[in-house]
Amino acid sequence: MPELPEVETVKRGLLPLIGQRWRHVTVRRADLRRPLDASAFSPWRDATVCAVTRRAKVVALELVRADGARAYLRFHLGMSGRLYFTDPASEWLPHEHLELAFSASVLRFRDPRRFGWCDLLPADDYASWSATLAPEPFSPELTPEWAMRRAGRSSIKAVLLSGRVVVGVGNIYACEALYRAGIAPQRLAATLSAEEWAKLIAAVRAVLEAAIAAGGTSLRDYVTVDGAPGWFQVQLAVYGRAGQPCVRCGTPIERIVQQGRSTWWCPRCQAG
DNA sequence: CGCGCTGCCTGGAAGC
DNA sequence: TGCTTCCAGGCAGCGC
Repeated sequence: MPELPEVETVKRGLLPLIGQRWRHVTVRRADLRRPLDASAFSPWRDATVCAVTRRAKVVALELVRADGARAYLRFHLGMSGRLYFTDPASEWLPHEHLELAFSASVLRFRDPRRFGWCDLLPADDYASWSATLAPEPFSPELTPEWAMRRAGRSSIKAVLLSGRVVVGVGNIYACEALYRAGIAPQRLAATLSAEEWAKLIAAVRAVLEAAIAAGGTSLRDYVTVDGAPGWFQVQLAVYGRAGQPCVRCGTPIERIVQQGRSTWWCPRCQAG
């Protein structure tokens, strides 16, 4: 279930593609979360990968063509998507939907639940899409002032998940960040003070930083592009820990449902 | 427009 | 043990 740290880890694993040329795409299954349109790829054959980037939970290869035109090959891993290098001759595994051949590497996309997608966008369209999104967690644009302007009328948990204040925060890190900041998930976002927002923004950054440093969270099926598991799970303080004692105060962690999603929290440490 | 609910999809776990 | 049901997740689309 990739969130930002997992996608960031995948991004770093794809850096060896820089300098390689994209040669070929093989589609085994096109009905992903968004239908895969391989015909959009063909004008970009032999383009060179000049950068690997990430925006929110999307990882992208920046391609530059001989005529100078640029495009972005975007991947969204959904919740079960994986991207890894493989041998050119290796047999197709179940749920492998896509293969991209580069001059020195072969990349495959596997996604049992097919919540992920892949497309190729001209650089202008990529920039327009990126401009519609809220700031990245580590962006200096993410300030308490910005957050208070964008808070809206929902609970703070819903606002974190919605992406209207900051992108890339999914259910796991929303729960963990609220715990670390000592803020109750049911609080209306509009009632948070500048100080509380500052604390929450710092908490979001801290949990994401720790998760990236650990190579991403692994709940069940997340692995890096090299196939190594990312075991950050042991460090989660509240997520999935209903009934277990809070690591700080011993109060049993509670599970509630907000917007149809589970929230885990400590009613004592997050009394605010 | 903003907000919340629903459906997409599959495999693993829990319940009967 | 074998069947059914539920749940996880991001996000688009819909209705209020």
